[in-house]
Amino acid sequence: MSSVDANQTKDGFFAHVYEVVEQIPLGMVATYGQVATLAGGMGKARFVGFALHANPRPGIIPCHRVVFADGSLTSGFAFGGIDAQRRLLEGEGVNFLADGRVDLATCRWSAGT
DNA sequence: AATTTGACGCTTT
DNA sequence: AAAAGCGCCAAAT
Repeated sequence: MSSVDANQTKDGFFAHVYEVVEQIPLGMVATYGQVATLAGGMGKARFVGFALHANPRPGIIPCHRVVFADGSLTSGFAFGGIDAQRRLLEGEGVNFLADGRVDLATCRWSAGT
């Protein structure tokens, strides 16, 4: 055992991802790349997806608030369908574009807001 | 122990 | 403007 806590060293980057995603306020969305960057891993955007799919905290981590860099939602097999996710975000107050994309221009979350 | 895959993002053709 | 490929690095098999 090192001086570090044996309680936190196991997740590393993933833990940061969960932290960041949990910080996303309602009515806002963040992109995988953005979360990855905030989590301290610029370029590890894919792991953000992995981390969210792992979903260690169902109900706590609003994975549906995390979208692609261009505002599109996850490939369809997640959440039970993009339409379901879109519905959810709309219910939270997120605006959508006619293309079926999240209006990042209005709902893009920033750290510290 | 090594190889393959992976909720992505960006650059290049 | 659109499509394809490459890159990141860790986890799962």
